[in-house]
Amino acid sequence: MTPQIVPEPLTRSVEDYLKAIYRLSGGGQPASTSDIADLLDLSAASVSGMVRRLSEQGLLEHAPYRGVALTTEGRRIALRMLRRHRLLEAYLVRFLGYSWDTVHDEAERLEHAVSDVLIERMALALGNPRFDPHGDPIPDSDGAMAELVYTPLAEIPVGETVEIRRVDTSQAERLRYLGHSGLTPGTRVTVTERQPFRGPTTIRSPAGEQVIGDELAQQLLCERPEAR
Amino acid sequence: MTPQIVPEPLTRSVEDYLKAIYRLSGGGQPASTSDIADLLDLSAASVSGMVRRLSEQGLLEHAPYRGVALTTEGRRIALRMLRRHRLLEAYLVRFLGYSWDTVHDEAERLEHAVSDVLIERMALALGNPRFDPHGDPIPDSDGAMAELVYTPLAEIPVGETVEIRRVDTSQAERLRYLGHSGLTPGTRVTVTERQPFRGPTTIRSPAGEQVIGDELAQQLLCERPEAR
DNA sequence: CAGAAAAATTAGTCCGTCCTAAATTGTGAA
DNA sequence: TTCACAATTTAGGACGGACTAATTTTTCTG
Repeated sequence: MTPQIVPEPLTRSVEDYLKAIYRLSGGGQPASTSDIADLLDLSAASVSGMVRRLSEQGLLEHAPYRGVALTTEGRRIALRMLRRHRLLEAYLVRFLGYSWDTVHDEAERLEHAVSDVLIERMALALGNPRFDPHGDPIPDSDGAMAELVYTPLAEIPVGETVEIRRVDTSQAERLRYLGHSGLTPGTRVTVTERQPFRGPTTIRSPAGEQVIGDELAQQLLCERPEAR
Repeated sequence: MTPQIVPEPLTRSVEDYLKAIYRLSGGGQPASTSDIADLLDLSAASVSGMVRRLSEQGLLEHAPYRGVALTTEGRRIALRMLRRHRLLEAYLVRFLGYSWDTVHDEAERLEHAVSDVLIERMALALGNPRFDPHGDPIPDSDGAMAELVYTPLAEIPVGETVEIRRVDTSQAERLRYLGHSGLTPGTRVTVTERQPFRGPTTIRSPAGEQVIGDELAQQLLCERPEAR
């Protein structure tokens, strides 16, 4: 018998913590206990406890009272979950009649249950897509991911024409609204007007002219033709 | 607000117990603690404890030292899991390249994670099949199921020609062997010989002549033409 | 029908994950 | 620079679900 390194199976909770910390520490700075608690809807005390256990397991680094960051191993697992989640979303939308505003919750549960084999079969059936229905990049099986830099619609100057590439929300109502308004990845829009002080942006799209509040306009990530 | 009865979510464990008890009490007599423990690979003490909790919840009836039986509600849940499991198997084989010997484990994990919506979408994509790849009947969403009476190959008299309808094992090696031997649901075989005292059965099938041990022949469930 | 063996249950423990309440540490404003 | 408030951690506990060891009940056999 050759000694076999069996990676002890991760629990749902652990997977969710790592995903949350990955999201929160995207900008480089560590994730705070209370931000993690908010995102996962848990008490700060619970997060403190789990953080201690996960850092003992080598999945993250914890500077007490200062926040946490993923280790290489922790990030590997987080990216694996991200791949699963986004491929599941793509598969469910493409083959099983889900709309982009209802697919999140289903993927959220399935991502903990599918095997690597199944995920790769789904990827194959989809033709190894690089983006999910919201335009979020899908990490490849090594964890590499197209990290493209987009500009929020809220920051596009008046007069410019851009293409929506990614929608940065998982709230069903917002997605449904955007879908009905024809504002999905791939749509080309022109900024025709903007009110000052974080005011709304007016755009012209194939669906006509419409006004988008600042908060939503921050979540519509666009590619600027001249920025290429 | 109308008062809403929110069925508290069942855990994986509970779902597995109910499925196991359904299988074991199929023949009408109650399931024993040790049979449940064997099937789920748990200690008898653990099963005793869970059985107490489940009967307090009204999911099964427990006569101490005498075994357990499902209540109507317990059976409803067990059949719901069976529907999920079998539809998942059918879907994975049909659309995602699984073979009938590898599909069980994947379905076993997914059945706890999929939503009712997803299951019904899969059923639709499959054309609402009544049987899974092993020939096991799929309960409909009300829990009704085609319970056909088949005869084990081991009990088919010499000379008779029958059609394999269902293969009653989930062991991957057996399924793989049967698949390679061309003995899958829908295959027509003729019994040409049988050794006494639970001896092997010799059959002729489209794949040629072969000898099947008694244990396996008990698991190959056949339809006898004249029994219709 | 008694005693041994088998089956089932109870007692006591552990682990993972959550909680609330209390204590500690960090931070910004007077 | 101090002090109050916010953020975080620690303390202590609950619960679900598993375990082993000990006990009780049933069943089988001589």
